[in-house]
Amino acid sequence: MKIKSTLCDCEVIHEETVAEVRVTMPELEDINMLADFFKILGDKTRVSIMLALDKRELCVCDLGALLNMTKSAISHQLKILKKANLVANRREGKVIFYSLKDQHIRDIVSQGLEHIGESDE
Amino acid sequence: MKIKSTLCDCEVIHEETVAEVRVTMPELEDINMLADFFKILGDKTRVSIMLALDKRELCVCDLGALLNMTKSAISHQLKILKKANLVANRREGKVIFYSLKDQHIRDIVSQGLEHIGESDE
DNA sequence: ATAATAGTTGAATAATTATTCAATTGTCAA
DNA sequence: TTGACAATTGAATAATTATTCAACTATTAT
Repeated sequence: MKIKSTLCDCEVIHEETVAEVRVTMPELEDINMLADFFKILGDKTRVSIMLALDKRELCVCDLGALLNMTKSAISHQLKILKKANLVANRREGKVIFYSLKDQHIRDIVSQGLEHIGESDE
Repeated sequence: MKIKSTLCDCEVIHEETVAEVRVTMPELEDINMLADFFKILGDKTRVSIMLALDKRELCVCDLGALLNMTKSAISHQLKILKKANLVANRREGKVIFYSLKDQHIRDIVSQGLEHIGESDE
């Protein structure tokens, strides 16, 4: 008896292959986390912030000047990055400095840069 | 004389730092490509497809069964992945098999998985 | 030819989201 | 305590986009 998928409007062609791949797939929750993680880097403002903070810690105002955006826009994105645990901040008087929290990110971002560098050719 | 950013509603606080970081930033076009690249992985359907194809080449129908989605939905996302040069396909009769195009992606995705694995704790 | 199945496509819908704007908070100096 | 400035916030707007639906193409077998 063929396994029939609820939504896919076809009989499963390569049952065994599908079954084999299925067991290797990460948990659904992990897949969602993975997608959410990439989604955060999938915005030019946020990835710019990450690239900038990769060099130095910067305050909101500096980031605004660097990216030519309002403090508000930057702040909104920083909040998202903070919630995702990608940046940390510290206050020094009126100024709040942001920095990268996870060294891991550097590698992922630079690998991403390598990738687009390759597909440039 | 202070550099005044057009949009950032403040004097630039740490001029020199901003200037230093600015020269290390990638080209704007590259940043956009980088963001677009991550954006593609930043969707649970697409990243699932990538994870699945990382194991084996699969046809549209198989992917639909695996992810419990319609062929149409899968096909739309495959088109995006193909346009981004992340997957290749070959026809065999009525069936079209998709596979990962770039080995590079494996590393990036698995590093992403490591990352979310760490922040789980 | 015709039917059946795999896959694609375009338009429509619904949901998500980045930026703007105005108002507010927090800190420091006068 | 008042003014100035860094930063945050919430609501509104505008743009993007994932999925659905229906119609279509391509290939094979009868």
